Amino acid sequence: MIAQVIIDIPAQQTNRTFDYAVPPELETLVAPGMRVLVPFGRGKKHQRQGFIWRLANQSSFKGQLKPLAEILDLAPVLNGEMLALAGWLAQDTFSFLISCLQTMLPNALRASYQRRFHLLTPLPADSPLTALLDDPTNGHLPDELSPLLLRTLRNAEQAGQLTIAYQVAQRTKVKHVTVFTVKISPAAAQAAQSELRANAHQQIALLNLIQAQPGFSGASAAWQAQLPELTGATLTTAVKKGWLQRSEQEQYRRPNQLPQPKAALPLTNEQQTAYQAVAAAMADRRDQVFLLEGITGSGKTEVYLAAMADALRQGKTALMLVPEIALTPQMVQRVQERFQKDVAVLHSGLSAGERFDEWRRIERGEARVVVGARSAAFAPLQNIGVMIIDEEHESSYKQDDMPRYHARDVILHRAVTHQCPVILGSATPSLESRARAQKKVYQLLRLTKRPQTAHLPTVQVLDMRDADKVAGKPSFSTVLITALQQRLDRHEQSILLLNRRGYANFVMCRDCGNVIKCPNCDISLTLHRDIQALKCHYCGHQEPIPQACPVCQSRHIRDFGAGTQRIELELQEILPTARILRMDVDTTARKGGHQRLIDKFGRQEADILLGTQMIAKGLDFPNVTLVGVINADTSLSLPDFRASEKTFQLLTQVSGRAGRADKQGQVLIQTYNPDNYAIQLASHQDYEAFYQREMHLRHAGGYPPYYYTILVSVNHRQEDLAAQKIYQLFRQVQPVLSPTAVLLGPTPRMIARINNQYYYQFIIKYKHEEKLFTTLQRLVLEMQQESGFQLRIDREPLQIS
DNA sequence: AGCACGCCGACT
DNA sequence: GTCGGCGTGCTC
Repeated sequence: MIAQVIIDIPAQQTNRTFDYAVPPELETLVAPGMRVLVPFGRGKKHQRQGFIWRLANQSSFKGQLKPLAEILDLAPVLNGEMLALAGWLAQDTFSFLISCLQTMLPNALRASYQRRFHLLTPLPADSPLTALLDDPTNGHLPDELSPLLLRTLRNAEQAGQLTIAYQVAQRTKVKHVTVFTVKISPAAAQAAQSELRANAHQQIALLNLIQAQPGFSGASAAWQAQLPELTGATLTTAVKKGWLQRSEQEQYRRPNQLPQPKAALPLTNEQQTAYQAVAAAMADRRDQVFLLEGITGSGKTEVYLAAMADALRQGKTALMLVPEIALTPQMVQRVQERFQKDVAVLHSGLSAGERFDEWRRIERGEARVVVGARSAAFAPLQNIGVMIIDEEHESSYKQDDMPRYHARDVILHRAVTHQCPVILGSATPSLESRARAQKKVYQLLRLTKRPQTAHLPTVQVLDMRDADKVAGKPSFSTVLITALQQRLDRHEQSILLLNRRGYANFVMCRDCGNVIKCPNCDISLTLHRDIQALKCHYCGHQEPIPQACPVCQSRHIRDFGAGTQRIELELQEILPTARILRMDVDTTARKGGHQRLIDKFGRQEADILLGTQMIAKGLDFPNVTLVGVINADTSLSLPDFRASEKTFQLLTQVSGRAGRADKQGQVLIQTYNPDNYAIQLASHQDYEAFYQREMHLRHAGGYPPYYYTILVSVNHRQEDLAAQKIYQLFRQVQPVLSPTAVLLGPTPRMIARINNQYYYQFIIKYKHEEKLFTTLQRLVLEMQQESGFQLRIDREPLQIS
């Protein structure tokens, strides 16, 4: 028997299996999806980790096969569905199998680790493990497992006698807690007590406790629970006097504190209609995709919860993706309230060990509901009844390095396998998804009413070209400052959004708001200080930086943008009494920093929350009655055909943050483009009108969703070789395309040189191309032979740069 | 990544 | 003449 193994070879582009002989004693143990150690390369000592991809009877390899060294798993870590999914993903994203397999697994299974077992029941006296292990109770396993031991362990695991656990050697630090244990007898305590001064109250109380409970032991908090007046210093004294013993004890990972259970809310008519459509698809085992479109506060979450509850009732499981989960603790809490310990949460804030624990709970079927960020799309759930992607338009669902997958595509693919419905939910769906609903590929479900009595906020667009501005502070209109002052007087809170997207990257006229655009692409040009020029990311057009505005001849034309820090200082000068909380990458870099700031603002320890896009998402503060947008324009001028869509989404989202409770909310949007349709329609929260308008422009410009896009890029240390290669690739792709396809480029990439690597690229825009995919896959394979080059193929790149 | 193979300069 | 420089290529 031979095993085809996928091996992880760093820094090398290799996408094939290597055949290994399976030693006879392992033949009954191996299965596809297991991790193995194999000897690889001439280095006899070092073994590499790999995955068994397939088992076969013979090899086509001509040379002498090496044997598998060791198998690392008693049962496959990836089941048949996951292996097939990895194969599809590698093809679909033009990436390597090994990177797909690895992104599916929690880090703990990639890093170095140690195996231990935990006994679930006392071992029977005749257990063969007694003979095979030095001590069958301590959980310790030898570094190398003999096939006999492996087999015995697996039998014991299947008999429910023990479980095998992997402990991550690195990264997960074992937490310790200081424990104080009584060391002296009650009699000795009494003797010690008589020697103390009468006013040593704490020590006397402590000795009383020791006499009353001689076996007492615990952390200082436990002692203090018994003796509220006790301080840490007294415990230290007690240790010094020999009454207590101080020791470090391992602290187990904090079990998730579950919120109080909450019953389902009654559904509104709209919600009921939406839910029933999904439930019907689930009952019929149809892999139907639903686009649930509903403004903030319209109750999409209740529909999700109802659908997930339905899946559980049928003995199935449910998977829900949310963007960057740290940003939406409210969502996690609502799912946990409903489904309690059935929920596993997967997000980036977990340590490798915690993440692995959650993954194991899912794999074993202990957790039947999964909530997680992008990578949770690979959660090893079985028998999935429904999958949900909340805020489906979010760009964080696309991974930016290999494999460049989009979680939405993974979910849609799994839906076919599991024959289950998918709900894509958003207040501002991506144009791609909304267009598919138009074409009846997805079924559109709309929630148009806010169930609670909450009023929509009043939205006002402020024209910054002729607005009164605070002297010396051109970022603030007096209208906005007056509104902020009002909130300070009324002890209400405000949120200020500083739109940093596209910061300082484009050139705009301060007088008329004109942004320099590419003559060919209708996309704003990007400023490159290094070469003193404006460049188009899309077609490569280049022009010098103008001295005066080409529209109004004003000389106040320059790069645009402002940092949060500077804005904070300016605002503090204007409103000296305001307590301002700044939220940006600097203040949230530390783990949990984001949540700390949110909690602080929620406790009303600040009046104004000033931040970038991250404040727009999923936060709900009842006391916030004003939302101000300092500069709505910046994201509008991104060198990207999605600029309007991004701006619309951001403004709609942030506007929804005002006045969600009983108080009337106000939104003020400062802009140099007050007539722009994205800003106007966002101020009316009119997604459908925006969709119609934007689709029109996309159609005229030949952009997605009317075309699919693929970016092909090549890099090499030598510029001429990279350029040569991109033309060579270009010539190979061109002839297989139909006349409806459009090729842009080749051009050097915007930042043509990174790390002494030169990048060249071209873009393919297409509708239906039979041969394109196989051609590109062939190119990926062929490029493996050519060293020095790196080929990158990105489907539907988020930004074209 | 390792490690070997391979084809050009300063040394016993 | 050889020791060794690290560029290039392979690893079942």
